[in-house]
Amino acid sequence: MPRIRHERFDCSPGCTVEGTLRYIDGKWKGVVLYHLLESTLRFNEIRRRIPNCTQRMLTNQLREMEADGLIARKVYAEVPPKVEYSLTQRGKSLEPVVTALKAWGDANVTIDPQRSQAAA
Amino acid sequence: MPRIRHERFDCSPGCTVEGTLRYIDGKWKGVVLYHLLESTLRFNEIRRRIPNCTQRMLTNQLREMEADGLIARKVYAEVPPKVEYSLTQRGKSLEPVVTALKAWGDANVTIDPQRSQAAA
DNA sequence: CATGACGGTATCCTTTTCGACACTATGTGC
DNA sequence: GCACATAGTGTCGAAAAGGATACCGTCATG
Repeated sequence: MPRIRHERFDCSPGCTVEGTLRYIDGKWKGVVLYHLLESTLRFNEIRRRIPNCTQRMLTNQLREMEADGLIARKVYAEVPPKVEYSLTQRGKSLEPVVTALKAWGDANVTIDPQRSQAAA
Repeated sequence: MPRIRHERFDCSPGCTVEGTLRYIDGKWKGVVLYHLLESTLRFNEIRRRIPNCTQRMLTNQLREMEADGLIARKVYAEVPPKVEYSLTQRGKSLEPVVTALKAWGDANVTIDPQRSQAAA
């Protein structure tokens, strides 16, 4: 069971920073959010965009985000199953946050392929 | 030992979102960052601002952030020990991110004191 | 008949996180 | 002599996160 994160926002008063963090934290949520900001996607479309994320993890993250009201899950009762994920209004409202994260990352985070390979 | 987080940024190409997340993730980093944006603080000053964070955790988080080049640690060789923490340039550059996180949180995160108490 | 795509579950196991608690050194005040 | 404040460190253990792998049903294709 995914277990809802953010059970305790008991940081100092006024600290909604942590609260927000709890929503977008979780190994792959940032990326998922980022991709869904661009377009609605099917399960395996997301999967292909994040090759290092296992199926189980992706399901978990999506479920948590759904529970948090960030994304909407639409199931088509077709015979090759079809499920589409999209952002809710609430999810879309995270855009400035994701944008800020990406902007800082682009400027400050060095993605070193060598190191990534070495670590793997 | 704190163990450096962000060892693998191996998400999909262009995803520096996750990369940034790895820097500000970690239970109390958001709050610490937030408080240090306001002013330089001593160890116990931070501690008093985040009562729910244990001493050990705070030390760990501060150490990680220092290793990440986000904060500077200045030790005064006085006899009641005195250590001041402040943001580096890199740390300060996170301000838009923290601001975005806080803005979204203020609008979307309900800090329910009842629930916090109950959980505690 | 076997294989693959689809969108998942279930189970197992390892790693990481984090909280509790005790302990350190030094100097000051009582 | 004792407690207190400062800024930590060390150890322990529970819980959570996350990775690996196998499995499900259905339909189409080869």
